[in-house]
Amino acid sequence: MQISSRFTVAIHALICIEMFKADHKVTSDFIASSVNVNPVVIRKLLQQLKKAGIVQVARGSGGADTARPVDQITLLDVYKAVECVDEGGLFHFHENPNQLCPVGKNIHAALDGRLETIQEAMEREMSEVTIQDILSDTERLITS
Amino acid sequence: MQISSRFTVAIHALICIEMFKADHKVTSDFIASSVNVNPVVIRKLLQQLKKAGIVQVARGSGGADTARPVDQITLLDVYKAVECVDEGGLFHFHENPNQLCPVGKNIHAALDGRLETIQEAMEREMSEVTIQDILSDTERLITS
DNA sequence: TCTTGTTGTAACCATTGACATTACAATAAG
DNA sequence: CTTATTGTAATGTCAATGGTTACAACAAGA
Repeated sequence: MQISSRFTVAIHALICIEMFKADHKVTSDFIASSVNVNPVVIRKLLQQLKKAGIVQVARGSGGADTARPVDQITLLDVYKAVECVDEGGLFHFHENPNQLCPVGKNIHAALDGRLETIQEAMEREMSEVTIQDILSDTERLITS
Repeated sequence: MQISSRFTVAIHALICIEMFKADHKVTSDFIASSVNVNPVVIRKLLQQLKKAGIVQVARGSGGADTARPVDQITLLDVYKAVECVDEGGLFHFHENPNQLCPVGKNIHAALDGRLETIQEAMEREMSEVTIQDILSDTERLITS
């Protein structure tokens, strides 16, 4: 099982916004054409990013922009915005282990802390990369 | 999107094997009753663990056992055995960014290294926990 | 040899989530 | 009022998960 491509699409969208907002109005159609998906997919994505306070979207007149400087938007922010990590987290625990079995009764408690540590390691790494970092890398690649 | 419960079920199964193999023959039915799933699910899982060299399964006579000491089986071993992480890894990149757009053309290269680093952080953490660790924790919980 | 318990596996089915697509009302600005 | 755009509902397709039944292959004891 993989983390949804919404994550990389969202990053792509943010890079597009930063890269082109000085020149064009960056609409869902514009982003969709760079990512190569249906514009509605981008609109739904922008709604999620908006709810998380990452972007602003201009209804009617059109166009999206970042809601704060991109060196203050981490990959973790984006990840949490687009993955529905409401609860449960990265790992999916089987629901109903047999409580009459000593292992079934205790496996959850024995494993939870470990899984959390693993997830935290991933999230820590995500929180150390900002959209600005990706933007700089992309600019470097474009001009080389 | 979450990592399949096959992962935690596999760990549960291994703990069951270690905990009970001295007393009972640990069959797929036995494990299934502790995990509370269909025995066929366990059998398929054991096949994956067997292919990865983690367990041995006795056809005919019945019963599963670990193929090597559990302090030499890490969570990463189990993860790789049950998740079909053949390729692509943890993240799912959108396939066809627009090559005519400078961002679409370079986003892949700009992002790949970062995503890899994140995945490696997760896998490193997984490789530092063994089934023996979980087993010890479980035993401690049972006797307390 | 026959019986019994078990594994290995194929064949389904239901459910879920991702992603695509169409359609259209709501909106903002010229 | 017109036009471009967003917000969102409705629908469809596809793949993966997880469940279940069924049964042949197999090993070992009676």
